[in-house]
This record gives sequence, structure tokens and C-alpha cells, in this order.
Amino acid sequence: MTYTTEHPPFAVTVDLAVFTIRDGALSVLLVERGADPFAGSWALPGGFVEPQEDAETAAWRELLEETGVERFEGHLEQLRTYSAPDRDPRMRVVSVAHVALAPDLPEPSAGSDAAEARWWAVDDVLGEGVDGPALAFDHEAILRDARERVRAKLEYTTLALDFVSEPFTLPELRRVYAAVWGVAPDLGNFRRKVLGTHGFVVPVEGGSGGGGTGGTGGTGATGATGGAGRPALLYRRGETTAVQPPMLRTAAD
Amino acid sequence: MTYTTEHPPFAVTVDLAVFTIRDGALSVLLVERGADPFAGSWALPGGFVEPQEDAETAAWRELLEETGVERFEGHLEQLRTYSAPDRDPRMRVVSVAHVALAPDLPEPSAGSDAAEARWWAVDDVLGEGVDGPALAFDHEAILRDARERVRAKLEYTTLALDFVSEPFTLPELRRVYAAVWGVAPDLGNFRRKVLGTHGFVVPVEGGSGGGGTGGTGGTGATGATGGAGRPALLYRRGETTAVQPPMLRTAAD
DNA sequence: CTGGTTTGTAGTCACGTTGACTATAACACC
DNA sequence: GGTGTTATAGTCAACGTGACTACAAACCAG
Repeated sequence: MTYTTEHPPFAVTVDLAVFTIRDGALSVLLVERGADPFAGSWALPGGFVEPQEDAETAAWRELLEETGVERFEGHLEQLRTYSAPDRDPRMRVVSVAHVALAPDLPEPSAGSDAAEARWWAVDDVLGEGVDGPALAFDHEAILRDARERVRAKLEYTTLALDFVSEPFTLPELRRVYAAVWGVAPDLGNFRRKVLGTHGFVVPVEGGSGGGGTGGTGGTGATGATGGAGRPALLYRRGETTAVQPPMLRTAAD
Repeated sequence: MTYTTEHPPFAVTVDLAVFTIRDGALSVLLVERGADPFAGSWALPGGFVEPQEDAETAAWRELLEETGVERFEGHLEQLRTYSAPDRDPRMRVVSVAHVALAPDLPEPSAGSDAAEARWWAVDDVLGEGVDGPALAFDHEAILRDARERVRAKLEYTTLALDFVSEPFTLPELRRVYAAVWGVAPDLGNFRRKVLGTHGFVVPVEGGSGGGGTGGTGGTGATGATGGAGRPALLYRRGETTAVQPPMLRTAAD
């Protein structure tokens, strides 16, 4: 199909930096490109915005398609728009990049047009002198911006909650911060801040993490570590989305 | 001229929320639309992105055209992209909105395609039950987002410096915060914060604001108030761009 | 079932920053 | 040369943080 316009022709796409925590590491979903340009390279998932949808809708659609999940529990927000004239050698493409956060998702199906899709530890992609894959287009810059956005928002919002599934434990939540920032926040101070910020988390009625006495149904999904140590209490997310004053990251990376 | 593509055809534009402080009020540059749709309404300045430029370049170009100045001393950054399918009744237009800040600029020339262009106090445009003009398209939402961006960034960056021209006085700078936030920060605390943040401002050698003794050339541009009171010292901007911990706004509006 | 280990929980304390004020200095204008 | 206006300097209690130490609870191995 072809179209005609009286204005400079642009293609508008969305690109997605989908983050999750896997094995204690901040990870991002990448797809291997099957066609030129950059065939064989890895790229952020994305696609064209359809005529009747806005960028966010397109991002949600691509997200569902690429991750293969039916119902996405998580967070999606616009990052910024990348519009360098030569960012795609084929044509003029303006891309509205988005950031998505999710609790541990299943290994993606290699579906659609991508040759393959998998999770990569972000440090393996952006790290200095690491084995990581080269990213297509300007996706490395996008990924960097996206990671910085997530790091920053963890400070002054409750965004970390979107990385865990309910109910969760405080140690689980703390591991999110550790994965994203590269250093774990101080244990005691972290508890004080999270529990002291009204509406950040709410305790689950009589819920203890371990498989111990009660057995109210908790199968043991609690401990990411599973085994030893005192079981933690269970929590759900509260109403609050802002953390004021912010929880500052302790430097690293 | 017409173009053909094999992808859904989009027009890509930039819209600009250009802010300045005029008469102690945060003001924005609006143009009156001369043609339909929304003929007679006011709108944010903007225009099409040309084939060989990126969005930021286009924004700079439009900024110079619309304000009529040759050299723009100020700040320009991308806000976010607005892409609702029906935001422009004529065709599919995706707009990359930008925020620009500048010291008091001259009254704009009504040049180019706009019927008229002038500064509006933002409170007259966004205020409840005020006389202000109705904005075209989704420009009211963009303006709201833009104002919030500026308000927020004043807290944790030295962005306020882009509203004053050098050399400036601390009271001048404080009036910027007052205009943007709607309330003036406490005088003493403001001085402590600005002067105590290394690299926020640097004193001008032997520069006193008033027209008093020295007369080093200072014509009296210093005092926005001009007249009475002890003249303030002059400063220039420092190297720092971040304010950590942030200077919190004291609520209002 | 007992000891060791692991992990979570509770509480302390010095330090820095803020927010609210009070007092003083310097100039312009009348 | 007063007099009012505006800038500058300094004080003090309250709060939140960062860094630690002590304590409690459960799992696992032997």
C-alpha cells in the first residue's frame, strides 16, 4: 500500500525498553533483527504506529505482541522522541521511545518478525568492554536514557513496585533497588523509609513469607531465595506514588 | 509538492512553549491563528519538521523565526510527544513539544504566517475562570505539562538562571522563582541555598547593582525595581546545573 | 533436637539541611 | 540628613538521613 501527502513524509514508530529483574540483574528485552539494515544485530522491540492509534496505544500493542503475555501487569510511560534524520538508513523515521517495567515475565516467544527475542542483563549490553551485543540504530542511546530514567524515578516515586508481583516482601523490593542502582540501599534505612512513607506499601493480613505455621495458602513464592533465613512479611502496594523526600541512590556505576 | 510512502503517512511538527518572566509573571508566547482550523484562536508557535533536520533543530529554527531574535540566549529542551490521532482535524499530525526559557525578550514581530504574536501571562491562559484565550488543538494540555516541567526543574536544577540575563542580582533570581511557583521562597533561606550551592552563581568582581559610586558601566539594569533600597550585588551563572538537595517549592496554586 | 547460619527487625546517634525568624547594614529619595 | 526600603547576616528548633549495633526468628545439617 502506498500513501500520498503534501508534507514531508515521515514514518512514526515506537521503540520499547522493557525492563524486568532477572536473577538479581536489571534486564531488558531485545530482539534479534532478521533483515537489513543491522541484520543479526539486536534491537529494542518496536514497530510502526498505526493510523488510528496514538503512540502509547501502539506501545502497548507492541508490548503485548513482543512479550507474548496476554495481560501485562506493569508500567509504561513515554521516554522521549528520537528524530535524527539519519537514524534509519532506509527512510525518515521518527521514533517515540517508551519505557516499560514489569515483574519477571516469561521467556518471550520469538514470534512475529524478529528472528529471536530474549532478556539481556543491561550491564552486559551497556557495560564497558563486555561481551554484550551491538545494538542497531540509536538503540544504545535510547537504552541508556531509559535506564537513567528508571534509576532516577526509583528515587522519588514508588516505581519499584512495578518490578515485583503482589504480594511481595521488603527484601524482594530492596533487591529491585539493588539491581537498578547497582548497590543495595542500607537495610535498616530502607525499611524505615518504605514503611515510614505513608501509602508506599500496606501489610498483608497475617501474611508471613515462609511456609511456616499458618499456611494460609502461601506456597512459598515469597523467598526469592527460598531457603534459609527468617521469612519476611508480605506486603501489597499502597496508594502513594511519590516518595518525598526522595530515597537517594548511594552511588555506583 | 506531494510525496509518496509505503507507510502510514504522518506529518511531524514541533510545538514550542516559550517562557519568560514579564512584569513578575511567568509568561508564554502565543500566536493567533489566521486560518482554520481554530482561526482566531491562540496557539503555541510551531511548525513542520523539515526533511533534513531533527526535532530539536526544527524547534530552534521555529524559535528564532517566531521570537524574531537573532541570537537566542536561553534553554531549549524536549518536553514530550503528543500523538492523539484526532489532535488535528485535518490530518495525522504528531507533534514533538519543546520547552524554551529565555530572559525577557522583545515583543515578538507578528511575522510569518501568524496573524499576531504576543506574550501572555500563563495564569491568564490556564487560570480558572479567567478571561484568557482558548487554545487551539491540545495546546492547553501541552502548556500545562510544560509549566509543570519548568516548575519541577526549578527545584533541582539551576534552570532559573536561563530566565535572567547576566549579570543579575539575587533578588532578580528570586523573583523568577516567585513568578514560576506563585510564591516567593523565603528570602534568607533562598540566599543561603543559592550562595551555599557551589557553582550555582559566582559574584561579579566589585559589582554592585545600584547606580551609586562606581559607575563601572552599570546603567541601572540591575534593579528591576530600580529605585529605593540597598542595591544588590551582581552575579553570573556558575558551572553547576544540579541543585542537590533540591530547593523545594513551598506550595501555592 | 540442637547448634550454626542466614536473613529480617528494632533501635541508636551524630550530622547536615531545612523552615521560620530576628537583627543589622547599606543605599535612595525627599 | 532623616527615613523608609531593600539587601545581608545570623540564630535555633525540628526533621531526615547515613552509618551502625544489637536482637529475633526461622531454616538446615548433623
